[in-house]
Amino acid sequence: MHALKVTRAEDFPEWYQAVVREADLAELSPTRGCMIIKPWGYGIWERIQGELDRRIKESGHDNYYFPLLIPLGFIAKEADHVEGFAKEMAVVTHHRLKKIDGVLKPDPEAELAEPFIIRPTSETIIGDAFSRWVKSYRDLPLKLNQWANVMRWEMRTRMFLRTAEFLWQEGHTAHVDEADAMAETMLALEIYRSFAEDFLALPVVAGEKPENERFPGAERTYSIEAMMQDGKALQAGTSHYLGTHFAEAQNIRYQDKEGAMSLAHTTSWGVSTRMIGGVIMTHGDDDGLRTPPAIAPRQIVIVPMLRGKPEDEDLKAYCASLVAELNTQSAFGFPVRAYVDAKDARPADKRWDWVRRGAPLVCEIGPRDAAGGNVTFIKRNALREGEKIKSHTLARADFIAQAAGLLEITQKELFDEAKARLDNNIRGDFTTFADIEKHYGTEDKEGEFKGWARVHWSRPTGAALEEVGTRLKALKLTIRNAPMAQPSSFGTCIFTGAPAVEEILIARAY
RNA sequence: CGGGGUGUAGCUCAGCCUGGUAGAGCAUUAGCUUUGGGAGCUAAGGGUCGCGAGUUCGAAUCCCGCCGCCCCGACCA
Repeated sequence: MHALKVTRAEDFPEWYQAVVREADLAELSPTRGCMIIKPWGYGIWERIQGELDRRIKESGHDNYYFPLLIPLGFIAKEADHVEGFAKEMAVVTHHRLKKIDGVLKPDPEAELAEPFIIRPTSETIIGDAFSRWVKSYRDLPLKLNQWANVMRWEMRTRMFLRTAEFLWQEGHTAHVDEADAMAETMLALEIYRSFAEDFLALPVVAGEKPENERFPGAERTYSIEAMMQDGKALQAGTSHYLGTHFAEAQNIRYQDKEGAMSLAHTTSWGVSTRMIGGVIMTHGDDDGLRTPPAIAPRQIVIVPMLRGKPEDEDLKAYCASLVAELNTQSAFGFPVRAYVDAKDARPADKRWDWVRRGAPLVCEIGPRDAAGGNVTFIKRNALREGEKIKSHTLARADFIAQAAGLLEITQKELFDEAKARLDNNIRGDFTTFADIEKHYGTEDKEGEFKGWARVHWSRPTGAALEEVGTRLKALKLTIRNAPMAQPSSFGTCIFTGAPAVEEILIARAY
């Protein structure tokens, strides 16, 4: 008997929805395609924000903030960029409402001369500022970041994975030349890779996107890709070298040491609330989410087994002092976050609430534990032994001494489990496209686990690449990226038969 | 935006075919019992049946339109 009604094996998409709901992460809002992110979900985002912000600043970037609304004309400045985003833009056209025949409507008299778009990303309005801020080589590099919400009018939305409005961080930088801008692009990618792995326990493959998967307006796009439990890939972060495209479009020029005018080279990079979807699909199980301890808003939850009797007071005192001591410990370099759930609800209900939310350690303290000076707890990532719940008991002092270690071990176990899944499910033995068709073209049921393929290719471009895309699409596949770690020699391209120059990852994707 | 499904109590759903005063389980509230682990009994509260127009004496049910959600596709850093 699992805590969720649907299991991963029965129906993975349905299971995903169930986790979002049952772990109390988020719910749909009356606003189409937009989420209400609830405290447990937002708390996870705050942990992500806090740590990523620290790493971004540590690597030499400062935060700033640009407006939500961008003048419509700005978006038109870079051709590929418009092309990429025009179809999913929300537009603000009026500045006043008026009651017309008893119905509130945009006042026809109050139409804006120039509409605004709600930012889908901020390259254009930030580029405009950069053109004013960058005058001399002394102003470079300019390394900035903003935390913001953005909106893209998506046709099909899914909680956390693709919502119309989402929260993210967008870094924007300007540099004297390609070498410096590329170093920045790779720096951001490496921040994302290490952050995902260390902090979210999310093993990823960092690599370069093929030409047809690039950000609109980018010269080169890099991504980190994570493997979900259904074998699909999730792009969990991107970093773009924009070349001088935006600099040309927006006149970001500087005077070099010799006095000559040069175009700046820019970058942009971002991760979003989508990462939480990746955490769910990587670490969730049939009892809900298993929240990695580093991002769990509450790492140790204590459920007192209150029974409405006089000894309840002693029990509460015991739990309160336990929390106080646990909070003096530190894990992952931060104070431990322990919490007593003193809500007036049945203990068993509270226990299952925290199991579904995925609090890493859930302690159930009864009068006998208090009297005997013990702590009984369950370790969420290893909840069951067979069908039965596995609980552990330690002397209070031992539990306190070991708590931080247990959290750190849990983090490692979650990572190792996901890392093994990733490593064991990237097949490198496909040498022809027919092999790919055989593996991905036949399936017993929808959503069957197929994993990824790592194949050699000759990096075709233009029409030849388009044809590759079409052949892959027939199998619902896409090229995810060309991993950074490449061998020294290559076989033949599985698409063209020409000598290969690179290895790429192929997978179904979110 | 195309195909399919779906929308009835907070949640999961029955009722619709064959029109006749709105149902169940869980949850909630109250009381009693129970107390080393997802409790039991009793009672109570809770619904403009997604929205709008139509057929009809009468519509959750039939017809038409619209909207949301879910799945597949298209699209998508």
